[in-house]
Amino acid sequence: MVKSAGTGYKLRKNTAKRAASKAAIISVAIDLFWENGYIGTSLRDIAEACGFEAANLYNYFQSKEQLLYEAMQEELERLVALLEPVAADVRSTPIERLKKFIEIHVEIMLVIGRRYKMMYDSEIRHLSPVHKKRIVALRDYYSELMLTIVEDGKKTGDFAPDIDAKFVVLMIASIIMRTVFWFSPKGRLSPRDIADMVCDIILEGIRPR
Amino acid sequence: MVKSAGTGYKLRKNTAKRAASKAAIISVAIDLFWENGYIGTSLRDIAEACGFEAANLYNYFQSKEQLLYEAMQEELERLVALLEPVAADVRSTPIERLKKFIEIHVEIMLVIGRRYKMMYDSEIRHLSPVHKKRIVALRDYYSELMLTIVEDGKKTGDFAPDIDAKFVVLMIASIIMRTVFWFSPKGRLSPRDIADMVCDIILEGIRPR
Amino acid sequence: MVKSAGTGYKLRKNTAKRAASKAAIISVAIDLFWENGYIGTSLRDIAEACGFEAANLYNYFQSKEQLLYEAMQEELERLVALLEPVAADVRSTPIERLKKFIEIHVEIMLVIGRRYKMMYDSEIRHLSPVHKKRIVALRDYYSELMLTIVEDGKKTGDFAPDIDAKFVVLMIASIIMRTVFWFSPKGRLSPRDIADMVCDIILEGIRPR
Amino acid sequence: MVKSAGTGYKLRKNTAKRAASKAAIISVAIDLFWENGYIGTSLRDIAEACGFEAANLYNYFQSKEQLLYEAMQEELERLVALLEPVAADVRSTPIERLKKFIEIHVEIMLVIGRRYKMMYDSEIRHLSPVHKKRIVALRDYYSELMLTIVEDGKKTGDFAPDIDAKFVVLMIASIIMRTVFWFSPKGRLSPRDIADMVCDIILEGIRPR
DNA sequence: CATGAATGAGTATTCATTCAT
DNA sequence: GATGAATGAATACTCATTCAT
Repeated sequence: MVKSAGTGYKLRKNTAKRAASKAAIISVAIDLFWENGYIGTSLRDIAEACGFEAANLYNYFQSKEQLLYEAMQEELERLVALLEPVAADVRSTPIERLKKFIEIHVEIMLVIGRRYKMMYDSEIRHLSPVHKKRIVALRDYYSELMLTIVEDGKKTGDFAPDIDAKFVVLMIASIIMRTVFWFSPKGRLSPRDIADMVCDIILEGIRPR
Repeated sequence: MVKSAGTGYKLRKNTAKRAASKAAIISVAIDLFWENGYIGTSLRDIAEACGFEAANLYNYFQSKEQLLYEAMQEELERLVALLEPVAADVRSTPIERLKKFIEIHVEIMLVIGRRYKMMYDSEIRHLSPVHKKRIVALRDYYSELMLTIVEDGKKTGDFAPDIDAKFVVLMIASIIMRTVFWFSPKGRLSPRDIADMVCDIILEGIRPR
Repeated sequence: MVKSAGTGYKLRKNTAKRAASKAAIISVAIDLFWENGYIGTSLRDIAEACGFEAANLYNYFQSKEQLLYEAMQEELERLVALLEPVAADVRSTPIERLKKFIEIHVEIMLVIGRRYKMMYDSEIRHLSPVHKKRIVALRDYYSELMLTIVEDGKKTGDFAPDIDAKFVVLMIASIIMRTVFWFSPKGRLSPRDIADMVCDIILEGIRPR
Repeated sequence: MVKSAGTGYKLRKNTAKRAASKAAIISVAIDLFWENGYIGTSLRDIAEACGFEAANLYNYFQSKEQLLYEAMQEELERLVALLEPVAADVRSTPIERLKKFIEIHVEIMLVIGRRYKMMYDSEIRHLSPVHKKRIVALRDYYSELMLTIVEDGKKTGDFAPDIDAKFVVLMIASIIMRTVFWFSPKGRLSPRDIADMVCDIILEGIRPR
């Protein structure tokens, strides 16, 4: 029985099939965590939704916490992967890039998955210190992506030179993250409407005067 | 033979002493709910922090849910009581009123209590339908207070006539509510700084162009 | 967020082994319910008598009530299965059949198991409405079996035509059911003696005059 | 503070008022014990039905068990007091006396109070050894009263000389005690009808042949 | 006589986890 | 890969009882 040095857990072959199974479980888990929270979701709930017994989860994840971690990790990485090119796109103006950035994030938040909410503050406490560090790092990286844009904008003169870039990023992220709480697909506003309004008001609010 | 949970309890007289005890318990509970969430906080935790045994809590509250409800109720009422006069102050301009409103709310959020977070979305699901209704009503009332100001501003021409007042309210509330997650008393920004920056950016963002 | 009690559980396959385990638990439970009553018997008591921990009971039964129900169900069905052919045996006279019926029931009551007591009135209140209905139906069926015999006897002239058959059934059942409270295996009277005396007196009491 | 030697409990003056209060509590308790059983009835239930707080019960009874005991004691004494003269009435024939005895008991059982049920087997286990002894003694005395009649009847030739008098007493008592489970005041049979049928069948069943 | 506060032991039930199969 | 059985710790809640007021 081969054990990986650091953790004491069995190493598994990472076949494609196995990866697919894990992804399916993670997807189910995210939905349930979103709806009922980490503590409010039992492994039995997850297993039942997957169509097997709870014990079987341990064939894929070492613990519930590990499942949470991998779920967060995956989602955040996907988010960051989408936003990274926008932040790095030096051929567009900061205004265009910030618009795009907001658009994509709102879109992800409200359409592709309403699942990111938990990624952030509420459930992070349930992670082990090591995992917590990694997720916070990813989250910070997300902020830095947006920060890049805002600071670029200050340099180019698109945004007022005296604005607090970090705070602006927090503001925008706050607005976007909370959309999941009140957004309704059947409501008056589409994700696009929301993104547009955020851009309108914020870009106007931070442009040079 | 199932007894309906939490209903079979005598109501006790509301003496001053009793009210003080209840308030003390609620205060402790809010802190713990804030830190560990509703489910993450056991009645034993609360009781221990109060210096007595868990069973004694039932001399004051019919159930854990009732405790959550009363805590939310009390805090939200206090918040609304502070903001109501600002919204109603017709002698000041909407700009002044919105500034004041934001200032007070940020202040409450970050100084007086960092406790309002839970009032909002995350823990509401644990309330009984009846209690949920009441808390949501209070929360909506808070939004309406801010909405009054924004709409007044549109009439007076202080704010752009084409802005979506409801959305602006959501934006501002989102920003304020999330401050509790990242604010640090020892940090670079004071609550006042935060309030000022929010006002600057938002008021600039929504003024007539 | 209240989860409906005892419903969210997977049904397990009914292997022979599993059935045996359940039967063993039920047997233990019946003994304890008999001795201390349903409420007076804790799941810990039952588990301890089974040699495992209380939590494990939930691998077999969704709730304590379900355990009570299955216990009652099983025992009553066994009883009815034994009495059914007697009631239906048209080749014997009603007198012979009633004698046989009483004999068998007394025998079951006092020898095979003293466990039927609880089946009847005292613990039925602890069943859920649905389960209660089913158990009462089974119990009523038992009464109907005896009723058949008594009414047959009125037709054949073995029993007085003016007797109240339903009441006679209640009388006989009452006598039999209460034997468990006073019967002692070491006592003066054997189950057979008891059955004989009941038959003597009742058959004499209801014969045509 | 005067303590009674044996028990360590305060002696109370037995004013008329106090006795009335105790009787009222006992009456309430009997009803609740009847409906929900001894364990199923909490002191809070009793206190609430009495209109005061649970703690106050301890001004009248040393414990819940004491309350159960006094309730049983009182009811059984009342029953016995009514039946004693019938058993002792040497001027009537045993047949008349047994009829009367059955009539009175059925009447008490079904009209005056349906409360005697608990006196018997089901709740006796909750008594302390000392109290249990006393209640069983009273209950046995009841049986002896009926026994007297039946044995008198054997001597006078009213009843068959070879019947088992003790068993007959048990039979009759069993029938009467179980009436409370199925009797309905609105039903087809009145208490008087029931008493008459029992007498008819049993007296016929035990008369000399 | 009455009560509110307090408690310790107890209740059914849930849950993450382990392990042999 | 999957599962049923088992567990130990935890949870909200109940209850009889005590005691100071």
